[in-house]
Amino acid sequence: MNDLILQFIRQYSLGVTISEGTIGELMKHLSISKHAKNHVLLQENQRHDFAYFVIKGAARSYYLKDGTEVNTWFAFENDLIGSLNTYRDLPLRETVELLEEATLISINLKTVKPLIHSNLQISNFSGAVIEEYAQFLEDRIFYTQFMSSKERYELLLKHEPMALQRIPLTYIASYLGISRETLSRLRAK
Amino acid sequence: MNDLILQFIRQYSLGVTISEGTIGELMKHLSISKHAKNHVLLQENQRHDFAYFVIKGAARSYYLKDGTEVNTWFAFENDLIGSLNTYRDLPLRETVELLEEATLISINLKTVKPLIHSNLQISNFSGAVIEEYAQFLEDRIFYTQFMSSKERYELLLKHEPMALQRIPLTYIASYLGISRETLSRLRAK
DNA sequence: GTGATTTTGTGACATTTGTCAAATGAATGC
DNA sequence: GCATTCATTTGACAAATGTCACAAAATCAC
Repeated sequence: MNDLILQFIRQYSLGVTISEGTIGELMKHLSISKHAKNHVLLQENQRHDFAYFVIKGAARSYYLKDGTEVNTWFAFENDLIGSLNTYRDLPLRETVELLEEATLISINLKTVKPLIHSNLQISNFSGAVIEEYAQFLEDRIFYTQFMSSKERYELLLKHEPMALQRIPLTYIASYLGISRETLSRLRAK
Repeated sequence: MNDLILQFIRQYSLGVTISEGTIGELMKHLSISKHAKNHVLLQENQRHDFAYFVIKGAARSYYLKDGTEVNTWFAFENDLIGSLNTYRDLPLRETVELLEEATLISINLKTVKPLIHSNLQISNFSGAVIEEYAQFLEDRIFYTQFMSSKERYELLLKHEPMALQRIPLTYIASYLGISRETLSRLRAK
């Protein structure tokens, strides 16, 4: 159990020095939890204290646009689940829901945040996580503006083949920004 | 001149404590420069040492997709110009070009970066800047996935009316992800 | 296994948007 | 001021995508 937490910290502390003492300090704010399929982890328009790291399972994030869901991302093993708005203690724009039974590490941002401002190592660690997140967002924008929906589908196929096994095509179509039917026709080729 | 630099630091250090000493430290890595219209500030596929803060002027960023330019953002007064890739010392994906004669504060990321890892205040400051940038990216994704091109045009009209005075419609159309002609027809209504 | 429910695929048609070409309007140089 | 260049608008048509309806396939409950 502690092994999993250590693995998480190491994954996100690339290039940042974190002493044993700081790891012990961080661990006080992390814990492991299990949730059922379809569990709503984060709810639109609400404030939350936690971010999550996926040990096992899958999740999706979606907004509601005129009553229909628009999927914004999917998370699998070793991905972070969270929102900048949680980090900033603001209500969320999106809902995050588990697509499978999941084991997660939960991170209490509310109690961790004061440490960021007082502990250099944790400040650097936090900076590295946000940097990683910004890279994720930048890539996403790049793909969206740069590629056709067909190209984006093929990229998803290549980068995250398991996504297509584990996620209904309806969600993937909305993630790609096209209708279910158009995705179906793209796949037929 | 130092006033401008101080103004920049204050704008980006909201919620972060920065002592006089640290400001002095930071200032060693900032300077003010003037550039002519059409000057290429950052060049695709190259590494750069600097990020910029716009005192006066306008700039655009674009990728090349199959020979045609796809505009990704525009910067005006009090905006930051930079790339995560510069921060990470990687070659850029995009080209940044000045649309008007401009006065900029340049920030030497190469020499500032070591300070981030050793000075808590600068680490927090840097974290705040990246956090701001992540928010900018998240908003952009939200708008792109959530709104039609027409809605995005109206949002731009509302949020940055000056953009439409200062930027050719061809660039704006490509930024919105539609053809010049379609934008022209949207505007006709 | 069987029926019910959900998910995915296909056809027909309407709508939107892109593309190409030409016309109009605005800005610039001499 | 006039010609040249660049930016924007408009029209005609083609291509892509969405929508609606329904069929086929897969999944789930019992």
